[in-house]
Amino acid sequence: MSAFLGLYIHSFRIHTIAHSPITTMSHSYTEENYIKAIYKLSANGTQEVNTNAIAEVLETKAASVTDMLRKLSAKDIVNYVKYKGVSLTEQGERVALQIIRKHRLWETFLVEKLKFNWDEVHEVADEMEHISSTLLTNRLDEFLGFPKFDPHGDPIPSETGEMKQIKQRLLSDMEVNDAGVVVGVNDSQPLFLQYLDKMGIALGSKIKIIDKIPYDNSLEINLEDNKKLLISSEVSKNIFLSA
Amino acid sequence: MSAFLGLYIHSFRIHTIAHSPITTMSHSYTEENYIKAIYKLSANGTQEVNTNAIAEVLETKAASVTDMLRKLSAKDIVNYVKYKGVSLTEQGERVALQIIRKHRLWETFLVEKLKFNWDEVHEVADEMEHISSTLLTNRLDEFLGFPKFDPHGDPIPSETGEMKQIKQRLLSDMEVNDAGVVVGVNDSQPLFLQYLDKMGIALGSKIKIIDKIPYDNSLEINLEDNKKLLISSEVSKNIFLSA
DNA sequence: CAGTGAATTTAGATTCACCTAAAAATAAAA
DNA sequence: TTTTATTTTTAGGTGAATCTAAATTCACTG
Repeated sequence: MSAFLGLYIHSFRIHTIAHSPITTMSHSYTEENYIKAIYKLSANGTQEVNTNAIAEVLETKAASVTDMLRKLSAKDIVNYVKYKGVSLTEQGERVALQIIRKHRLWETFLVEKLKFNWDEVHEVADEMEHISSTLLTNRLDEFLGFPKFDPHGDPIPSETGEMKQIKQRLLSDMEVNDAGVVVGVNDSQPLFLQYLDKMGIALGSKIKIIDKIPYDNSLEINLEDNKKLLISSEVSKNIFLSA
Repeated sequence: MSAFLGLYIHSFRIHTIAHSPITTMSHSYTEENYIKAIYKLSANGTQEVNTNAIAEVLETKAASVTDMLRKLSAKDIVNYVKYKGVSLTEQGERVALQIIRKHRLWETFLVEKLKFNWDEVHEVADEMEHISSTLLTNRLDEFLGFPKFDPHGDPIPSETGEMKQIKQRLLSDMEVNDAGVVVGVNDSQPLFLQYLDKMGIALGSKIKIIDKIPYDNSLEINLEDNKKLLISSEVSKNIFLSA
């Protein structure tokens, strides 16, 4: 209100600067899930995200997605052009990063403090990520010692949305005699993580590629204790090693 | 199942035994809030809870409450007779105790681990109490060392719904020269708790009644360091001392 | 015990997130 | 470039939780 005054008193001009709105709008549980889904789908591949893809990950129908995209568009969370797909706006991306921050901090809490296994945390964190208090989020972050990566090796966004990005490459992209340390997984489904547990592969495991079978692209690898393992192509596409 | 076989096998009768359902039905966020509200309202005063009271604590309208009571009645969570009020069924009480268990464990976590003040935890815990995982709840309980009381002195129900009940009486019911230790508060509103903070009254504080002013029932008390305080009747009705 | 006032319930709408089925737009193939 | 297939959107409707306004029941008081 009073900010406009200055506009007309030319020597006492007060400049109203356009800034990101302080009114951090809150979003419904459902909206947050859509925002997260769109973020994740646009993370790999920078193009627009299409309706069916969102419907699939959220286990809903395309028509429902269209409804929500209209709504999120009106709230300036997504850039939405009919039939052309969506992308997050800057504001939308900020919101997404906060949700992911909470998700990954809670996952870290569950594993580090409550002794959950890394395959047990995803579902629970999917609920916890919607707890709204930012004081809580920041205190949790502090309590955990400001971790930079979650139990699956995924980076945890800071309060301002920044993430440590580490150089990593897929095990499937490596050559014979290459070696590295497991720093992340590309799939957090319980069945995959349980398989890794059984094989003795965890974050921090040292791996060396012994042989590559051209027929099916499976790999023969060595773990630190010289344990030899055969890894299918499918599996090797979901393990990140330090570059 | 198989244990029952022998009982009826000789006549070939298969007897369906009514037992508490193993299918622990899940309840919506909203339903849980109603269940908690009814529990709290029936805790003080064992009579039936009336519609308007529920509407008031949930900040909703009586008509909405009626709708929900019908629904909860159909689910056998409440005993509801039109125009006569409600009470929780046994099953409803079990559900209520699990919600309260989660609420109080989270409050304890926030204060003990995340350095929240006791006046900051209620609202956050109101969100966290709806996280469904019982594994989480039990691991949290363990992590906190199986606490029996929350930061306001309220008892935390065990996994089976049992609570330690300690003998306590209201400060307002005590006489001159009586003394005791603060073991709980009857009101967890931030403003009240902040007032206690300012006065230096916390759980564990030793209090002795020095004088009682008949005119307004206010009290003159001594804290452990011989600090004298004047406490209004209103305030003294919300502080529990060990009996 | 009838009559009034308060509490409660019903009736009818609204909003959110979802659905199915049909129409429209886009993309791929002939 | 038509035709066909796929994707996406519209249209219309459902259930959950809410609301307002009107009707009903209860409880008290004269």
